[in-house]
Amino acid sequence: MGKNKIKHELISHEPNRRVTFKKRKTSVFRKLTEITTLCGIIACAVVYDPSDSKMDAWPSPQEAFYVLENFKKLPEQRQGQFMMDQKAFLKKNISRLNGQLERARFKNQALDTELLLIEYLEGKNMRDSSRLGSLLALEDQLAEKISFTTNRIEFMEGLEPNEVDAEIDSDEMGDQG
Amino acid sequence: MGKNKIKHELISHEPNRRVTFKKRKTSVFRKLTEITTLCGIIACAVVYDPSDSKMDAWPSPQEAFYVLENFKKLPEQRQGQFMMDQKAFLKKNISRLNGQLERARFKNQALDTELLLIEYLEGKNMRDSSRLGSLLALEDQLAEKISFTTNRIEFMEGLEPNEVDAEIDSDEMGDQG
DNA sequence: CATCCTATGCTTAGGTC
DNA sequence: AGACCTAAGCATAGGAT
Repeated sequence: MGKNKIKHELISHEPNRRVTFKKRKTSVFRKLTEITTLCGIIACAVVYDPSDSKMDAWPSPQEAFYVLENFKKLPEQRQGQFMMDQKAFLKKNISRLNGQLERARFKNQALDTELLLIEYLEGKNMRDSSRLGSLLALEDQLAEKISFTTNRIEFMEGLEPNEVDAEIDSDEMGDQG
Repeated sequence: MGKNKIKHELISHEPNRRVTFKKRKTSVFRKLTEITTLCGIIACAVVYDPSDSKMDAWPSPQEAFYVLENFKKLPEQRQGQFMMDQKAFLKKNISRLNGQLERARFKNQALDTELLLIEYLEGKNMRDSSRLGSLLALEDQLAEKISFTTNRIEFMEGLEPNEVDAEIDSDEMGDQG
């Protein structure tokens, strides 16, 4: 995007990586400021750098927690509705993707795994955050397939669950890296 | 940004607001995908539309919670360090701003309130999320000054606590709306 | 490391189907 | 409503200081 295009993968040169992180974090936070103002919505974000245990949040750590806590306190029905919507959404996309032959296999695997996670959570009552610790094993499994860093792009190019909207729009994104 | 520039305020035309929300949410999520991949960091975000109680999260509701839960589980020392850093950061900026006469008054008020919030949390042990409910009153006070939606820009143009980095860089941002 | 600059190229408001 | 298009406006990788 700058003078040169960079690949969508972990920036190996650490000084550059740090600079890019700082710049992009600022931009993401600015985008959040814009979207909340323009659209009258509430949002929060947390970024965590495992390499030095540094965390940052928007609009502030306190407000980020507040937003998350609020969601957890949504009436059970709302959460259920959300879960149902998510499930229907995922299922719809799973069947849609099933028609896309070989290339869809990877996508389905990802969606199926997320569905599994959701069903697991439904059984365990996700409002009880202490139970989320039990997800560590599943999360680790997920991590191997999806990966949080370098390999995440492979997943995204296939399908980013929360960006299926966009994927439906273009059906060919992920070519920006 | 598109054909026409729009003001940094709530989009009054609701259909446009919905379209913009959908488009920008996708972009924010894509930016998070990029920054996590490029910089090898962990991040999560939640957006909540109060007008129809719709919530969306990245990378997924489950992972968003997971990231937040993980932060809450950081060793006490780390959290304390973070708090100390934040306090030092805020205090430093408060004193810096003190030198900026009249125009700084608004900024200081905002920072002081956030500092107060942080000290309150320190006293109450922020890891106990159930106590966060007690912050509602304080949050409401904050909301009147900072505002979560339309008026947030007024705060941001003065100073966004989590974007003081950026503000220090340019010392004159917020002119994009 | 922090700023500032700027060539590139990504984002997006509005329009059109 | 959603998929596409495009003119403008923004974001940002690298380089300079």
